[in-house]
Amino acid sequence: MDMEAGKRPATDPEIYQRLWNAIAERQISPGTRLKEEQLSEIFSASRARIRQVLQNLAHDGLITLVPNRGAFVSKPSIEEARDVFFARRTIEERLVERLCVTIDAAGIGKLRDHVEEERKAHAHADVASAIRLSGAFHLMIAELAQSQILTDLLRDLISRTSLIMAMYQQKDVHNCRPGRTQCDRRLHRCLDAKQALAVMHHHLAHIENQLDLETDRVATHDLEDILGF
Amino acid sequence: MDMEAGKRPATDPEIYQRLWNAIAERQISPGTRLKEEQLSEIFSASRARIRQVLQNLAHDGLITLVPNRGAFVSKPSIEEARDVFFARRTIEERLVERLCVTIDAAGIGKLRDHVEEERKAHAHADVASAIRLSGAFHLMIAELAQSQILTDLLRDLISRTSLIMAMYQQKDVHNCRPGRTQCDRRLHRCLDAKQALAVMHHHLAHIENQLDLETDRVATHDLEDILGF
DNA sequence: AATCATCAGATTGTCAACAATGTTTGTCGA
DNA sequence: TCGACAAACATTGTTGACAATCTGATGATT
Repeated sequence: MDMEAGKRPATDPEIYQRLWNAIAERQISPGTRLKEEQLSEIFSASRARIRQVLQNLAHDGLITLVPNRGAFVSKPSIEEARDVFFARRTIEERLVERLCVTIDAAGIGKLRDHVEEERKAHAHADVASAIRLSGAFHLMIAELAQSQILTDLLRDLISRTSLIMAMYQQKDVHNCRPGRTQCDRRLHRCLDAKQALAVMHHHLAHIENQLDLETDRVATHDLEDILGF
Repeated sequence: MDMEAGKRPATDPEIYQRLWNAIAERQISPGTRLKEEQLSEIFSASRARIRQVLQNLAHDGLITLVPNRGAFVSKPSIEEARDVFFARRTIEERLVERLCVTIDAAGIGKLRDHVEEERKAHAHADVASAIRLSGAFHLMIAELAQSQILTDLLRDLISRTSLIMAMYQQKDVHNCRPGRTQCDRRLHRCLDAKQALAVMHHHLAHIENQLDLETDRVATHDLEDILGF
């Protein structure tokens, strides 16, 4: 099969999403270099479009652009990691606070369904799904809290968190592994503002405390395998 | 003078900053269309680079990119406006909270100097400077609070605030006009966390309440005059 | 053997021409 | 006069080629 270059055009948002997922779900290790031409071939897109997508990813902090050198999956430092969690606490606590006041039955239903889905992923040891769903849960809270801006900001922070965990995680496979404890508690007590807030605070602090601030594991895999169609 | 096209190359960050300032300082009205070729001539840069800069500005929410139509200075809706203030309260209250704990003499000195500068601008009725300095003050708080991420986020939010005020402002020329009251109080009581937090909350709420949620004034001026060298 | 200059290869940065799309203007017919 | 259609124009989107830059290797020199 030598005609692999002309598989499908692949739109810009697709490319972005694909890379975003691959990084956030830790299929690409921090530090990995992303060559424009390489991606250009994988997605059958011109370098210019790849370049634009990389620009966006860089703005989200997922990759780092070094002038004349290229794009690398970001390797957040300890300080940056702590900063990400600080920002997440800031944003998510406020969101939970607001959500507790405004949430309705439909919203609670959605959260419940999601927790159920997450539980299933854990049961099947579906790590990739579990990671994605865990982030999605936090994001859902943001969306239900009706702040487009904070939702967007949080989306980036969650993906960065994923990166951070890829670098500094000690043992847990998943930032919400005790899903039925943390997530459920947060959910069930969602009608009492103060408690929900405290739970969210504790939840994020818990994740942060699990981190191992030492190793710099680097393991580059073949991008074609990960991103290819 | 027909050789106006070859004035100077103008680097990417310069272009970005120039446009950012022009929009944030309200020299360009919301809704104004920014044509690539037009900017390309003004800055003596190729369209490709202009395009990249526009991409970044769009990511910051300062301009809106409509596919196949071009870039327009954003016209935030009432809902978006409220959301911006919600996000600012979220971020800035937390920053002030932290700053109160960590600030040192040098930091206080910086803030004091800045307030003084701001006072001068007001005294000279230097509106452009006043707007810029007011934003810079809030930003300085963020920087002193040592959170790179929240600082970056706040920078965008402040510029968007400027846009919002350009659209919905009733009377005041400036979001911190009673500079010697609000800003100073916030500064002087900076050693007591609870109070400073309350002051910041009140300050932002005050700005938000000054808005006029009705008119959609559109006044497009000549970009060449505003941006030209 | 170690250090530094130089050169080839690879990769990113820039550009200008071309294609696709959207907008306006002008024309025709009712 | 008004509306619909069509052509001309203006603007954005895309591409491939070329220039600038960095990396790593080679080899000369001390």
